[in-house]
Amino acid sequence: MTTWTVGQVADVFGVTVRTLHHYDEIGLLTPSERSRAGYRLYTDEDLTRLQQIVVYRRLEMPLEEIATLLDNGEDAVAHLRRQREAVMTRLDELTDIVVAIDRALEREMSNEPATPEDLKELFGDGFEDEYQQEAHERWGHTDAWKQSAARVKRYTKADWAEVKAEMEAVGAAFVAAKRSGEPATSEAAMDAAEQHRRHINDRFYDIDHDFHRGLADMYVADPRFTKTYDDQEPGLAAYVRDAIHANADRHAE
Amino acid sequence: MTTWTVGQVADVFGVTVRTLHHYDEIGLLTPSERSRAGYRLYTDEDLTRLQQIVVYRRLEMPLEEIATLLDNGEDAVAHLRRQREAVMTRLDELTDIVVAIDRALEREMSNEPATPEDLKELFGDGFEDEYQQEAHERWGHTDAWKQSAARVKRYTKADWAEVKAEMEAVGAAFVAAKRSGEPATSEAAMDAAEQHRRHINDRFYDIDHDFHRGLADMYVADPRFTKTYDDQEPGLAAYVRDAIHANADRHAE
DNA sequence: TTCACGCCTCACGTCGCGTGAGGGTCAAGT
DNA sequence: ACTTGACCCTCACGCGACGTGAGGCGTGAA
Repeated sequence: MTTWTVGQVADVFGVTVRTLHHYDEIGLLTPSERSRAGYRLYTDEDLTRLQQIVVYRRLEMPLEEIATLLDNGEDAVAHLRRQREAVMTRLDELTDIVVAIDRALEREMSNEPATPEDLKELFGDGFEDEYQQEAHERWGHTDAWKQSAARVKRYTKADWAEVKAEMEAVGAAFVAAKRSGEPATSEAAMDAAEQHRRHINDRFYDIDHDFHRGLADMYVADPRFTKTYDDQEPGLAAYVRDAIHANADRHAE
Repeated sequence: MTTWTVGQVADVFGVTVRTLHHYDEIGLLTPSERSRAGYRLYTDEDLTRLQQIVVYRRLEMPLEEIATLLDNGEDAVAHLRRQREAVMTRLDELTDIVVAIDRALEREMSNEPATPEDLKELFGDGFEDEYQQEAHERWGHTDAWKQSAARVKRYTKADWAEVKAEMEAVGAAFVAAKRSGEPATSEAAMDAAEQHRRHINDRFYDIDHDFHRGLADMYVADPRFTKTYDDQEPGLAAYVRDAIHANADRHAE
């Protein structure tokens, strides 16, 4: 018995019969013989080829590529190199994913607050740098600061992601209003301002419209604040300030 | 403007519009609103959900599983654990694959010799340390050394791996013979000795039975050699020496 | 002869979208 | 007011590597 049937081959190589049928269909591995009854009969040579195929398949190589590789084995080295590259990239991705899962697990299991590293990852560097300290010195004694600090330190990474999304949404709202030519006193701009106020109110500290005015004025006074806004859209900081004042006016009535 | 259209969402989250359509089709992420014209409008909440989806997708989690996970978020931990398991298994597979590729590559272009780092990796540290230098001073002038050096410097990493395997096989043969109570003059022990001689002959330098005797005596004379053998099995070094002599006697007849 | 099991050939289903086709919508410019 | 061009919509088929029956023939042992 020097040939094998599909079932035998499948068992030995850990593939399914259907897979062998498929390889036959697409011409990747056509058994050298058939019995009178039409049974596929695989020879030693066929098995050697299948062996190769199985190995390459484990590399997630598409069947078509395997075919070309096996049929003109000349540039096997090039193929292998590319495959190695691909697998290594995939490996890196997977390790990243494991790290991500671990973080998710930790947070899931113990509502652990986000670490400074997490924040850096979300907001980029410079988030918790000198400015944070300066802000602490300037505002640390206020109730708003204390309230904000108390809330913020319980925020998980997921919470921060939401915060970030909200911040970006607000920013986008201002940009959209301004770009569409609406004045700072327009509905759209005032709505964005109100969104901004609510964001701070919900996420950081109680803020009424008057306090919001103060914040707005500070935004244009401090060049670092101005920059974050104006980098998105020139003149945005002033626009935001005006919108906030308009919004406060609207709510004062 | 507190909602977004497909294109905007797609840009921000790095997915395609078609993907969003698909998620809508299968009910994984149905936008909360539609414009009069039928445009999909995504709210903040929708985006938060999409955020989650994107993360889970990177873990290669099937969309259906993501859906159940997001919809009854209670056993997210279990899901995460299973995913972790899956990813780790895949990781192991991939590292195996990289090893396989490397071997294939080396065999494919079997000309590049192994680097010292390769050797360290195979044989551990101390392989190319002081002893190597001492050996060079003691034996460097001999023909055997020169022949060995000439051969060895062309060995590829794959070659070295084979060499190591052969060395371990020989060692195992000696250990097996000794443990089963066979004397050093037994067939089994002598066969192991002959295996040892052939290994050196094939891999390093021409070695006849007389030279082999000398080597055997050196093994027990030099405590560093003795150690490598006796660490495997007490008294092995002496046993090996006796077996080698017995084997040489056998071939002298 | 019967039985269980293995083999065959269609042929449709799956998953996560890609890729048009054919047509409406919307803000901007002429 | 009209046209452009960039969006958006809904079908609906395609892909890659098989899974999963359905319906039927082959084969070796009881």
